[in-house]
Amino acid sequence: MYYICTMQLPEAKLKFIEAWGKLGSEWGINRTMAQVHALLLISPGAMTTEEIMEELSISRGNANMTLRDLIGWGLIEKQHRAGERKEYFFAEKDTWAIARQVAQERKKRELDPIIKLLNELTTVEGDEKDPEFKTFKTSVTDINKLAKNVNRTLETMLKAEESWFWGSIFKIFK
Amino acid sequence: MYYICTMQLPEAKLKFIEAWGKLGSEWGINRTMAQVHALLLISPGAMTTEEIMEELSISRGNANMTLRDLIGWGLIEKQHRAGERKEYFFAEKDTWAIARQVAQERKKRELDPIIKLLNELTTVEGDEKDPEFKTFKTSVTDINKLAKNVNRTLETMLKAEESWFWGSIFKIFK
DNA sequence: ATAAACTTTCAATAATATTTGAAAGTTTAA
DNA sequence: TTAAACTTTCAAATATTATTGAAAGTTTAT
Repeated sequence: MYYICTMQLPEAKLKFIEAWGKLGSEWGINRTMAQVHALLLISPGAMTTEEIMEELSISRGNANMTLRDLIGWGLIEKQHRAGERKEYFFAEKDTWAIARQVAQERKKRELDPIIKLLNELTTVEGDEKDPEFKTFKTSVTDINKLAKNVNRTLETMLKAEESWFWGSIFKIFK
Repeated sequence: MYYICTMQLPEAKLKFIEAWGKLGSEWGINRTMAQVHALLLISPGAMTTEEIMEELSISRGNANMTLRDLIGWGLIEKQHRAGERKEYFFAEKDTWAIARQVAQERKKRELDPIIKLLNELTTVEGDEKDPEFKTFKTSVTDINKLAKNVNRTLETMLKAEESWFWGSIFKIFK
């Protein structure tokens, strides 16, 4: 006699946490940070540092710093419970809000500085006849144009709290 | 007497290469790979391995592997010159094409596999009364939904060779 | 077939990023 | 004020990733 073998919850949780961690590290986000986020995403209640350390087998220091970073990214929040000293952590569960939060942070940390630099670099002066100079200027100007357009698009997207526009593009029906 | 001091080409080139490298490493792309790409982007002509090694002070092995990777990403191409043994490399200079190429590669390498996993994970079976199970299923299903919508959007974007739609969104006028 | 010109490989090394854990710091209740 | 409960810090250790360079491999002209 055979049983159809579907995946069980503990295995599924592990796989999800692992995959989220890998994805994070491929996108320049610390693997542990992504894993802690994944863990809180699939946890019904808020968790203590202790529980997180236990579940992911990480040290206290690591857990603490990672949780602090996640709060800095606006992806998780602290919860205080009356009569308890311990801090509880829980994640924002709305995927659209998560995406927006991440986009906002990376824009601030990376896009804004590079646009500032590109603006500076487009002012470089030189001989218009020099191919070196011409190619440099053209490339930098083009990238600057793209960066600014991405920037504008992100701003629109981030500003629109309830965006029929992006909603219709991404077909997200809450 | 004072001179208004604008940036000169060699300094500007250095800064651009450095910034592009940093940006790359923040997004999970090898810093050297991004720098070689930057160098070819601002070079009017194709360059040999030798010249690239020299300009960026990197080893032969590193240059070779990096160039191979960049070809794999579809960001640069080889050029053969009649009567010469050396290989010359040059970069695609159209920023929109670069963006599309990168999007395509990352979709293939990262989005596609994660969608596959998420599809699997949504089939997990368990007790609908169990909050652990419910939260897991809801979170994974929501993320899957977002991933699929991003996927669909990317496919549309990548398919449209000359897209009035994305063109109008990003306001790119070639 | 040979050798020069060039490219590729990969084990060793170096650089970078992450993690640990014990000590120091902080807060709260009594 | 004290001490227990909890959080934070950071130097050292570990793990990961990138780079080197010499040797092996390949191609082409003669």
